[in-house]
Amino acid sequence: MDLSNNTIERICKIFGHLDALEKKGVDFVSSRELAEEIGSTEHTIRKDISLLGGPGYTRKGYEVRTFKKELGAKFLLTQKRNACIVGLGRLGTALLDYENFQEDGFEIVAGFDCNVNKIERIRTNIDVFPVGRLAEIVRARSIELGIIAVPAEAAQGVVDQLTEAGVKGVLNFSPVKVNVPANIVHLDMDFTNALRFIAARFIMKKNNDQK
Amino acid sequence: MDLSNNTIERICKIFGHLDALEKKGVDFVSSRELAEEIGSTEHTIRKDISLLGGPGYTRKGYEVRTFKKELGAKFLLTQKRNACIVGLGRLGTALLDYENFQEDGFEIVAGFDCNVNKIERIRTNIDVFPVGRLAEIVRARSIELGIIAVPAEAAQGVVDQLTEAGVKGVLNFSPVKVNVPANIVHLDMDFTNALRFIAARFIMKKNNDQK
DNA sequence: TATTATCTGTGAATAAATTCACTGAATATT
DNA sequence: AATATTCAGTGAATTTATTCACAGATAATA
Repeated sequence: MDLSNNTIERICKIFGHLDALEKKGVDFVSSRELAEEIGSTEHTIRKDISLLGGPGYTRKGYEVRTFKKELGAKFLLTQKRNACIVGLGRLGTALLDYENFQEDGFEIVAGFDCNVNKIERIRTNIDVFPVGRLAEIVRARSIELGIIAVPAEAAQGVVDQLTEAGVKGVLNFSPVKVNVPANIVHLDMDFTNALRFIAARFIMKKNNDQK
Repeated sequence: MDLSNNTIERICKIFGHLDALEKKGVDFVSSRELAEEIGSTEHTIRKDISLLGGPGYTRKGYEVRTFKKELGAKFLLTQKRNACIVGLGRLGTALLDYENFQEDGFEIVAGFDCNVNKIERIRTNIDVFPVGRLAEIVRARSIELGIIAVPAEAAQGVVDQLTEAGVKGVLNFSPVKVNVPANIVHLDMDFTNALRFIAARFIMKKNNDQK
């Protein structure tokens, strides 16, 4: 099985939506409804699902609970995963307390910062440590995911430490490109770039509309 | 000119990298170097640039300053744009003070929250208002971009108010899909989904490696 | 000054992603 | 019970995106 990134991304969105539907008590959902909800087409959704051997029912669609369970099992999305946050500035501390992670199966089990004074001041239920203890804690607490919220100039060093310590994935909030070993999955969330994308997109749109 | 989202995204990354190079005092950059930096291939980069009529020099590459200027002009990326943040919880207040926006041409000129008491407590240099004054302030301050950091259940309402008030783009940090009119550009930044993507990606990778 | 190396620009080729079109099946309707 | 409708599943067609391959050009080198 060799799914493209696009497909994986859609599957993740579908999973999230199934979760919401389950909580609402909805039993079935069609490819058309899913498509609309995640911003795609019914054809694409059905193709994606067919790659996984999804169990759809004629004239009803997919059974929300079993489908979600199946996706969860296939990608181990239901298994709880430990994550840590490195860099406890404004963004880092906000992420520490981001409630959604918890309820979606990701548990922040540690925070790190290089500033020892800051560590003592932080008020949160999550354990915080000096960055010097990163490798030790990552191993001790089976941390699989590293979330990077340090300033640009420190990002690469943190990534190196995290991957060295054995995390499997990195979510990078710092506004620089980081190098990770090929076997580590990483994703950049660059806010500035997101705003630029939006701005560029609507400039293009305006240009096209004028024609 | 009709650029794909992929191309626009790469162009934005290139713009950011050109900015960094300019600050470092680098004069020329090749498609290969750009590709490496933004995680793409030199062919793709050259194709992207050729769509814009980029001015490359044999054996030297692209002249950093003029290329950046040209991209900026084409997408109005150098023009300062006003943005606002709606929802001043942990994430929202962190974004209020996110220094990178400022230096990259996006200015946060207002923050909004529905909790009046909270508004009075927030310590920041940026003006904060009750959400009831959103439309008024968006118009008065020529706000083009709305950044959404409210809880899931409030997101759609905020989007409606923002688009009604005339913003051109929306950056959505809330973990739900929002509906925007077709002429408005929007981008979702769902943290949970990002972590899921990473997790799913490395599960797939492991499966493939085992085979 | 001749030669070599390196880089852009772009049409063509390839690969990948999406959409179409139709089959089969189950529910709903008359 | 017959018919119409709606939905999944999937190979084929189409569209889109990426990669290749090479011509053209300029700088560096000998």
